[in-house]
Amino acid sequence: MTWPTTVDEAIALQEKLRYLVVTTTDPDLDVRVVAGLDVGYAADDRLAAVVVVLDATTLEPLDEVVVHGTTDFPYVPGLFAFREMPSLMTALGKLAVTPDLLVCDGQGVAHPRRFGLACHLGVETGIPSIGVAKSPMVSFAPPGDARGSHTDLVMDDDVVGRALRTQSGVKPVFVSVGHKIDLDRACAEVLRLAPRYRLPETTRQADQLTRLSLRDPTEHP
DNA sequence: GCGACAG
DNA sequence: ATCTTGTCGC
Repeated sequence: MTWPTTVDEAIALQEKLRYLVVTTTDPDLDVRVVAGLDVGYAADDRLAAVVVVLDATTLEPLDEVVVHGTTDFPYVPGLFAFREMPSLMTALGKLAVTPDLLVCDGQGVAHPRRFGLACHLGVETGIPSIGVAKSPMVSFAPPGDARGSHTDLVMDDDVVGRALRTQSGVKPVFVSVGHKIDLDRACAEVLRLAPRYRLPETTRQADQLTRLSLRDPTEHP
């Protein structure tokens, strides 16, 4: 199947690929190198796709890639992966190191068709992936105020993710499995990556670089 | 049927 | 997503 151009084609591809998603963790999975992915948009149709790679233990930066491009696919809730996938895949291809885990800005299986951006990136790359979204696509009960507290995100009687409190006193983030990992492990990794702020360090740094590269195009051609 | 709907 | 600095509060 070629890359979708229309809404119908995009939905068909999600329905087809969703069956490839694996929601269990390889017993040998050792997350030492993590990647954070994000895309920022300028006032026009320009975008900057960023992948930052961090040491999972020290959170020190190991590598970063910026890809400048444009968008063809319109923003449609449930299909926004089709706006960002091409540029993000290009960026991933330019990494000097292969990450053990992809931390994506958006949903994994906590998605209307159980195939959000994190699933798509995971299935396409074969790398374990998780989705960390700033807002949910399903209703949720507020978790307790303590860091680490969480409640289930439920769709059609299935637990598809969690509302996870990464810091007391701040809104929770919405974690779901992308590919080749389980929900418990996904949440544990998010907590490890967010020792100080609401969002994982991967997402924060990728988002920051996104703005910088759009503000000063000369710094990252 | 209508509204809501990751970024 | 983006428009946007300083400021109030824990």
